[in-house]
Amino acid sequence: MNSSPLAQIPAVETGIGISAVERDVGLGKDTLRVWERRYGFPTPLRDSFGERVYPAEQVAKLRLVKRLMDQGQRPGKLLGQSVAALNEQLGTPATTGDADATADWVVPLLKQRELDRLRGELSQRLAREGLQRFVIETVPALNRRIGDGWMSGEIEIFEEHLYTELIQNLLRASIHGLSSRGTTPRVLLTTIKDEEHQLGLLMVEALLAANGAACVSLGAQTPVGDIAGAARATGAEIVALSFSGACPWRKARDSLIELRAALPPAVALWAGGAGLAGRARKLAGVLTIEGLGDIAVTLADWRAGRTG
Amino acid sequence: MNSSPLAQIPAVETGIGISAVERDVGLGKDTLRVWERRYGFPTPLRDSFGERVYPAEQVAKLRLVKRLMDQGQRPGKLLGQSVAALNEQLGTPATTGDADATADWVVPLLKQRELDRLRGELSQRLAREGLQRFVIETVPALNRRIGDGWMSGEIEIFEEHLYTELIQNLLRASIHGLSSRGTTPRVLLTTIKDEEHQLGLLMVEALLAANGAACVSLGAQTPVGDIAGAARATGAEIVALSFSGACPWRKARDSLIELRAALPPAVALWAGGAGLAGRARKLAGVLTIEGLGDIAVTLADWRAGRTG
DNA sequence: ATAGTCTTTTTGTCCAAGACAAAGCGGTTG
DNA sequence: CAACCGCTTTGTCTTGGACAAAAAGACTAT
Repeated sequence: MNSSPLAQIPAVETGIGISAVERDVGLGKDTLRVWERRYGFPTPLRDSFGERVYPAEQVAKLRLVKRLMDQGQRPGKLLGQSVAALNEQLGTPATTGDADATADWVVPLLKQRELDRLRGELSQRLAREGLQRFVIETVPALNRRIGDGWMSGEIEIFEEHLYTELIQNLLRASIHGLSSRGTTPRVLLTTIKDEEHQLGLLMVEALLAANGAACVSLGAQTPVGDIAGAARATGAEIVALSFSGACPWRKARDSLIELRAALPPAVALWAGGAGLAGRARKLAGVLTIEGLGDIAVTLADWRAGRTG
Repeated sequence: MNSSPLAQIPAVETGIGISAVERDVGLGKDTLRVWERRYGFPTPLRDSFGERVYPAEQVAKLRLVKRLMDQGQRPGKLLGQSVAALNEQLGTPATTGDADATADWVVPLLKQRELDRLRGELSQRLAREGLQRFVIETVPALNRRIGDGWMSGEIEIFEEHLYTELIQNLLRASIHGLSSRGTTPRVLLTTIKDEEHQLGLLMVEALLAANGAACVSLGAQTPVGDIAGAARATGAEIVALSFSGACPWRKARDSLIELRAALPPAVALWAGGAGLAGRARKLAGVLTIEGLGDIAVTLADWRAGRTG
């Protein structure tokens, strides 16, 4: 196919087709075309047959937009802005940590499909740092590194899924290894509106388990109605919900209110995740958790209030 | 969303939308529409807004067609046939083994994402049966079971990928554990025209390694030009190619001829896989391998010819 | 002010018919 | 039998229009 070194160079230099953009960025063909019509971006070139050819810079901007949309923003507001402005919005919210550079090692292992070595390396760090530090520091750093890798185009969506599966397996095994007999309190864990927020849920579960709680996770996307029933069935003393950044606040709030009404007053309701960051501090009967680091403290507080 | 038990029942009973078909069957929306226009199949119903609604039976037939297409057949010939006729074409070629029922256990473990237990179960069987029997009997049975599961709609494409990754990791680890020092002959392994045929390649590598050969795998999709170079660089005595059922015979043949010309006469060229089954027995200088079971024998023959 | 309701905008996905290039098939010829 | 060449098949892209689901914004009442 590419035995002739000259044949494909122009195509590579000018850009990629609409299918490739769909695959690499994760925006549907229909969406890409309708954005072009409505918002005037992207503005792909055309090849000799009139088909769209997206230059690399436009693909990069599309990736930025997609990422901000995954955090709940809307395309109409984003597509008009400059790349610099978009980058700023993306840079501010996070810790902009320096620890991210330390996570560079995942990328080559993932790219070259050295999954066994990757798994080994992760296990080793987990053993060295302990579950709590691993979940609070290392995993978020890795997640950020993977996200950045996707942004720059060096990591494909499929590889991101692979990474997520790996981490999840590791955490599950680790949680499973902790003795859950006689531990207290019993915590029921779940999310309402999916996202691939499953990993976040698992991280919370790991922290709770590491601090001696007995967790029951329902997985993601549990209908609000079922949660109360499950809480009764498992005799949970705390119900904890996680909301991703993509979850619109109104829906989060409504779900929490509905669930609070359905739960017995004696059962505590905890809520956390990027979708609530800062906002709903004062919902009656709902305790908002600001970050992963707060989990251990909140649990200790609960115990103090319970026993005292 | 689905708190009202009545709201969604009609939609579930009549069928699924075009996006769901694309996701579940793996045929693009454009393709589905153009088939309808050209071949008169499928003939989806329309909902109140005029959007296509595919009944379950038509989805099942589409899955059949897709599977036969993956074996190299063309849609124009398939879409006119009855489901019975299609099933017959699909039923004949395989071993129609009874061992498949024994592989039923994978499905629940995969569906419930019990990947750790799945991995454990696979490792255990591998240890019990030995690498050779595991690759020749168990893995093909599992593959068939997974394929059937996809056919019946019980397994999603993503879950199939998950399974494949798992098996591949297991085989890689197993191959890695075999000492490769001083073994002979040196075999260069690869495929030309991708497919997800990577797993097949790995199975061959495992068998060769288990029989004392020193394998170097280039992975899938190596350009024909590079193979000869790699053979020289690694000092390989045998070059082995694998062709999936989807690879058209002409391309396989051309590649083999071209490669045979590029390789030194002293280097043997072996070819196998469903893409060659029965056909090209007498290409000059190319040894056709009929099945996984033949690999050990062929290797022994080579050693006999070499030493004697 | 905060919560609830209604209206308006935004946004993704679907539809239709047409077009063309790349790949494959089949018949013909050496 | 093998290689060539024209015809057919087939997937993907195009345009422009349309609408429903979801979210934002305006407004009112507590």
